[in-house]
Amino acid sequence: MGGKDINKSTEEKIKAAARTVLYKKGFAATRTRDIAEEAGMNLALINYYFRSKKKLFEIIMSETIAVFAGKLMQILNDQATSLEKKIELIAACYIDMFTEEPEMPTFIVSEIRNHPEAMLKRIPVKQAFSQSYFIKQFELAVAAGKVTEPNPFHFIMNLLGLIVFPFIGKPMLMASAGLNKTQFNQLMQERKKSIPIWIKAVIKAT
Amino acid sequence: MGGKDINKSTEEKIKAAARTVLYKKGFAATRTRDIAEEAGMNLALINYYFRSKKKLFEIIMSETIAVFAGKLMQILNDQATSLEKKIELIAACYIDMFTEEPEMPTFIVSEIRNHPEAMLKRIPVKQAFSQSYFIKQFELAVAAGKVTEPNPFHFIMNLLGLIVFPFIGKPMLMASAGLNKTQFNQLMQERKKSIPIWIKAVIKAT
DNA sequence: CACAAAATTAATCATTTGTTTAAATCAAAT
DNA sequence: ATTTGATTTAAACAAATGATTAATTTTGTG
Repeated sequence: MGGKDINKSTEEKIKAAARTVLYKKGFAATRTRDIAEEAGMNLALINYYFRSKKKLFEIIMSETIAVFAGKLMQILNDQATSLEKKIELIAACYIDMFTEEPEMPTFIVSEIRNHPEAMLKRIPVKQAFSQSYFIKQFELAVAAGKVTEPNPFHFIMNLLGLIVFPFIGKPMLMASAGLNKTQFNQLMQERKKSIPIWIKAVIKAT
Repeated sequence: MGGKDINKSTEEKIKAAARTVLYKKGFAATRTRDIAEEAGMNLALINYYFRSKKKLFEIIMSETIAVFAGKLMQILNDQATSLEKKIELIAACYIDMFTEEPEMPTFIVSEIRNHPEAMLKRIPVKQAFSQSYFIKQFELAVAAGKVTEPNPFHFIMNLLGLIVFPFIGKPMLMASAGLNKTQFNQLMQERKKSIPIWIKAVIKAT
């Protein structure tokens, strides 16, 4: 039998190439030939290993959402960390993640727009969030008068907005600020420390 | 000669249909037949009035960026309003804009990703922002010790992040929070008042 | 009305694109 | 070395898609 272990190599190469191209251009704008070229492999191998463009996309998407949402849920559900520590962990974790994979946030947002039902059923977002340990902590903090805005969704929108938006608006922001990539990443590193401070100020604002 | 004034009607109908479909699906996923169907008109009329799919897209995109960035620049350059008033105006203006056109932010972000050079040269973002009256006001406030973070780009990223992100992450946020459209819009209305308060707290945070 | 220009339509074209096929190549086992 | 099955390749196919064409209808004008 053929190299069933060596396959891994080309199968993984195609997946890596697909991730690169899909992250940059999205599903609709990506041609199977783009992926083959990026991988340096024959076009037919995509269908040989993954049956169809759509199937390959769904694998990439599932893994991406799993990484993105999984890490968030893991931090939100950690019973050993305070609310304040969670803010710091989330900021650091996601700024590092998106600095390494800058196209990931826009990819997620764009593709969820184009296939909302299909994408969202991939993760049981609802119960995962509303039943998280974070929610309990947040409600306790509200009851103790340590948090002025009682709606946890405002909190999560604020935190994610401060973290994610700069990566999503990166091209516009870099152009208007006249920044290069290094300067942009420098700003993001600053935000790792600033966002927890800012969010704590927001939490106590009246 | 034919109804040169009546044309307006069908030409505008096509543009409106194109805007609807393009906002929802993006350039690459939109078929000219989708636009024709949405407009209830013959497919060939798209090329008759707009030469090509790309030309039609560019018109929609230009108008969209003009509205989006134009309004921002107008507020930032108003010499009659204080820094604090500008925050309130921007929050109110954009939350209303995106409540009416919920697909606009994701459309802008997605398409700038796919054609960064072409889109960004459409507006002279750089000088417009760095030479704005807002920058002067901001530097004055920093000098007067009223603002702790001296980099105005952090300020604008924070403000836009708080305003825009919920609309971009809407599908995920609605799913995780278990919200319907009305409840989501209600949250956005709350943010119109809260964001200025939050931003002022951020500005003074140490 | 009659005519000309403009607008609209149905049909068709040429290209792109996802997928398949059949042959060729490769790797391991006997 | 031969055989067998997996892998890879070049070629081709069928459907989708942006665009065009030629004919038809509509509209405004003298």
